[in-house]
Amino acid sequence: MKTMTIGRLAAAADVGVETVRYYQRRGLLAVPTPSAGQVRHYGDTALSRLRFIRRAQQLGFSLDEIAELLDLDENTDRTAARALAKEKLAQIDERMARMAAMRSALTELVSCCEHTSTAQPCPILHTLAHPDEV
Amino acid sequence: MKTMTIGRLAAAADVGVETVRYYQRRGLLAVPTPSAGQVRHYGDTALSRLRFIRRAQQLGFSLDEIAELLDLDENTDRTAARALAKEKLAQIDERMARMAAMRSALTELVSCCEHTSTAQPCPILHTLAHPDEV
DNA sequence: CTAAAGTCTGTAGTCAGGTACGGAGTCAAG
DNA sequence: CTTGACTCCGTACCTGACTACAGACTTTAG
Repeated sequence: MKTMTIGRLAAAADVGVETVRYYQRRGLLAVPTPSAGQVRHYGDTALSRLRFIRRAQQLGFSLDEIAELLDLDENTDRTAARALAKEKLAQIDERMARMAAMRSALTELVSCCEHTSTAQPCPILHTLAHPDEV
Repeated sequence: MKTMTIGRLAAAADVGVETVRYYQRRGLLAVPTPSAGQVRHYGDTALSRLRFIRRAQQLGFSLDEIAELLDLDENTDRTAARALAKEKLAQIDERMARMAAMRSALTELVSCCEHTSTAQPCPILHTLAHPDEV
């Protein structure tokens, strides 16, 4: 089996060395015992695990949640994995709804600002200062 | 003019006392000089300012951006305010797009997990572990 | 063989937006 | 006049995901 030092492992997974160590401290990645000397060597399992972590992050999972996912077994824990995914989906929907609300309020203010006379005070600043009048 | 101590000001704006002090440290809110004794008193201006801050936060502005907004004049700085609002709008759109991407990837995985035989490994965990095969 | 690059360990700092706390002073009600 | 609530001030702590750095050691390229 090809093994690599932490630097090559980090480069292969496109993360920093310090990030790998951080994941080890968080318990997401095992710290191998050095076979000879002081320098530790990592195999493909470590690389897969790192990549798993990055992909799960891209899907919006936190490192704590990823730790849970990593504890699951592909063959026996379908229900648990699906539950976590659905929970995350619900979170995403909630956040998107909040952002959509911001977006529409802001859009309204901008278009109002664009279509009113410059003689009046700026609707954006004015509404922030005195929202009750709207 | 009705004045209030920091506790009442905070309660009126529905924030914590420590939050008010924090905004003062950030330079978002003036620290009045106590007229007599040690205790500082705040007027309606401070309350308006606090409310402005909270509303701008709800629109997605950071405290640094809010500091900029607070420096603008309703009557003369329309263009600047509109520019900030548009920038924020662009940021929101970007974040929403990223969340939408997460959402669709997750939805896909969940529905895949729901519609495949339980004899196979969980698609969610499997894809996270070996994405190339998809 | 030497110098540069990489690794190890441990600790500390970063960002944002607060929150908590300790000790001293002050203010108002009973 | 005392007691309890409030204020002041400074500093430290919190979350999450890193990032930086110091100092000692090891490995590798030339």
